[in-house]
Amino acid sequence: MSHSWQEDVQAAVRAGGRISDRFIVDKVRTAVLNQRLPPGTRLPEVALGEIFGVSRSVVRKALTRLAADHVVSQQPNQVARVRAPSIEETRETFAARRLVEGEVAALLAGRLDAELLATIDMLVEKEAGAHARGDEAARIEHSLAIHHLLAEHSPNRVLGAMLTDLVLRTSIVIALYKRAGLASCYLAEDHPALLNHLRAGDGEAARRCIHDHLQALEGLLDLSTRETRIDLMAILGQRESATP
Amino acid sequence: MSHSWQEDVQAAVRAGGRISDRFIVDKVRTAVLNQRLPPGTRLPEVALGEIFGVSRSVVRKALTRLAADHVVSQQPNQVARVRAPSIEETRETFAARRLVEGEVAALLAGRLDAELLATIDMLVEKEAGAHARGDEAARIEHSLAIHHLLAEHSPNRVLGAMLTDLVLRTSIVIALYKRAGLASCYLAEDHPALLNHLRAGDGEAARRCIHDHLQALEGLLDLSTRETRIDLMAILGQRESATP
DNA sequence: GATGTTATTTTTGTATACAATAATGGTTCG
DNA sequence: CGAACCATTATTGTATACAAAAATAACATC
Repeated sequence: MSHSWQEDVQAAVRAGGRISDRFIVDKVRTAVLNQRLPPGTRLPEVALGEIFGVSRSVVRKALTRLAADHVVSQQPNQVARVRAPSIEETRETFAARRLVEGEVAALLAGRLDAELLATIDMLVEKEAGAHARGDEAARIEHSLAIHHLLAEHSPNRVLGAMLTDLVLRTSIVIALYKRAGLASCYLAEDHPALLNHLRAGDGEAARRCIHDHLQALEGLLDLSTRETRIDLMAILGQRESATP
Repeated sequence: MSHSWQEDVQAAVRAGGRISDRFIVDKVRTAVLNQRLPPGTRLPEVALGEIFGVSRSVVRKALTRLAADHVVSQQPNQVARVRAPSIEETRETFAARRLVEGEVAALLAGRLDAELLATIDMLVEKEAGAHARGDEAARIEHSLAIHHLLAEHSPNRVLGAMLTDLVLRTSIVIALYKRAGLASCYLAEDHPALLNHLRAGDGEAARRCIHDHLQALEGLLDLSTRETRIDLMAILGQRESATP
């Protein structure tokens, strides 16, 4: 297993930046998002502490926060692990995000100032550009930035905070359950259309747009056979029939 | 300042129950709900540790959890305090709960098994009885139990967890902003009506019922003059004009 | 060879010690 | 009398030590 992320971190530590729990949370979160830390990965406190050059106290705080963000699972007397959301939870997370982000978009329609509108416009273009040149990492970053902006500027900040959480969780499961052959989860027309509705001030259209966008995104995932694949029966059957 | 809740806790400790962070979280949460710990109350780690007979480590974990539940506020290098949600946040919390609980109720309609339906029925009756005999504490407990049951049995568990959080937060602000003269926030017809819609399987009616119920509940609060009351200008002006 | 048991190691839970920071109070100077 | 400054205290941040629990490995037994 390559441990490139560990090298990254150690380089950052050597560079002199003060390490705090927030730093660790960020690093682990992005590593999970990029699937450099696959689900189930053990995250022992001492190991993380040595990597980041801090003691267990701050690692523990970071892990607690990551657990609150649903990125890792923490059970008493057991090592923390990268969470592996089930397909059921994935569907439920998408449904929750449809509800919340739809409402946020509806509230936001017609209320955006020109500056924010321009920023989103820029991000939409950047996303399209990144997709055009095949830079999937950049495309995801820009797409995330768009939805993050919506969450941050939600007139209802309680809903905004919930949306921030849901965007992260859906991003993780998208990385997890992306259909094998699929190069990208880019839906070309959705973000520009949303922007138009927001600009025009049509809240219900914006809500519908978000709803359909997320529905389409969920449709791009492979949520059919995961449970069967993990099912022991299938593995047992395979062992007897295949492997010459 | 009376410290009756401290005595309660110390009695529980002497009784022999093992103290853990969960215990502290529960105690502080209910104390905040009952307004025995008013907003802004300082919660120093050592003091809590001595009260519960544990060290700062476990107190810290409890405080972190309470902060994640939006019960206390934790800022770096500063003592944790009981949170005082603003009227703006109160409105936003209610709006969020209307959205989420409405959806949960709609999802739940027609899907409840007979046992759960009977339990809710019993709670509705108990709530009415408690109100009739003027036992407000019991009435709140039963009312909370109803909404808690909805959250726990939400077909979408992600939404269910969000609802649990929102029910707690609205309960806190209800205690905080309850109109002075008001003895109770009981709306006699709402819970029975909801139960009927759930039993009949009419999701949209259940959603509307929840929506109106929460709207009415918010209407019972005094969300008008808080900010003006705390406003220094008013106090300054009063000092010059009044006080003979 | 499989299985159940015990020893060892790993890992977390808790308490405590020290350092760093914020809050407090007193003192001096204008 | 008030304001700025400094010393003191209170409180949190971090590291470490030891205890408890879980995971792992070794081993004996059948």
